[in-house]
Amino acid sequence: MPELAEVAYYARLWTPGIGETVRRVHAAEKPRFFRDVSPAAVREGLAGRALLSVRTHGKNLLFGFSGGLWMAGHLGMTGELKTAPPDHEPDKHEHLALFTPNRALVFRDFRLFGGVRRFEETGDETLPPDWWRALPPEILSEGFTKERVAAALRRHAKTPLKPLLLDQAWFPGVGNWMADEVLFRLKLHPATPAGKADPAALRRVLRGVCRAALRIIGADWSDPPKSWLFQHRWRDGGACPRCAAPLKREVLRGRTACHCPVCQPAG
DNA sequence: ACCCCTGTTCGGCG
DNA sequence: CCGCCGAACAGGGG
Repeated sequence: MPELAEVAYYARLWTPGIGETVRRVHAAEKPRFFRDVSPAAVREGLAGRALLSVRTHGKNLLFGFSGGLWMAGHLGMTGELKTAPPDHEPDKHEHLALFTPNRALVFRDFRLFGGVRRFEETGDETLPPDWWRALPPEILSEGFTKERVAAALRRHAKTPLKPLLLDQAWFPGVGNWMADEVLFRLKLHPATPAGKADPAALRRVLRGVCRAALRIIGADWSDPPKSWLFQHRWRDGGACPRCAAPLKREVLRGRTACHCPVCQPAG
């Protein structure tokens, strides 16, 4: 599920644990979940530390612990964060759980496309690791300028807009449904060459979709209005919320793309 | 049984 | 070397 707003929503679910000390850690022996990190190191590293911060950047998560220890994660396709009572028994898909006196902070992912990606001690509780600070500007940040959008469109002028919007190096946090929503609002076909898009308009619509998604989905997972393509794009037989034409669903670069053939004509 | 999938990475190819 | 693309990853749900 998780794109920008869903990741923000899940991150918020762990914030009640901020300030609480981890007394016990469940870290399953799942090499796919703990890729370049050993579950033993996570178990030993987190025990006795307090969770100090929860951050997101696009679809990335970063948890800060006392003593300047940082753990980064990604939710992949099916990852989720949740909290549970302190006596919680992790199920077989809950590969990581941090137990504080008050609750269990649980990271579940049945498909294992997500997991813990980095685990490192910098010794500085206030400053995230260098690699985190070097991530590209987020869409709602000051650094996400019209010039930057223009550079992306110029650099990949012949690439279809849809797959370009999914490029996390340029558009952190944009996933499949957000990309479809942006193109719908711009009235551009998903296969439109990126070079034909207007950078200012793209930036404005991207920021609008991100802001609204964070406000609506990121807050409490409520549904966006019916006027969004979001409400209609998931299944076959949906109708355009603007003109009622049957929506078209097709596969572009291996990903489902949904658009209105009337509002977003090809060519 | 079969097909689908809101993400990322990797290898092959031009 | 770069960009593009499909396949692979893994497993639950329709």
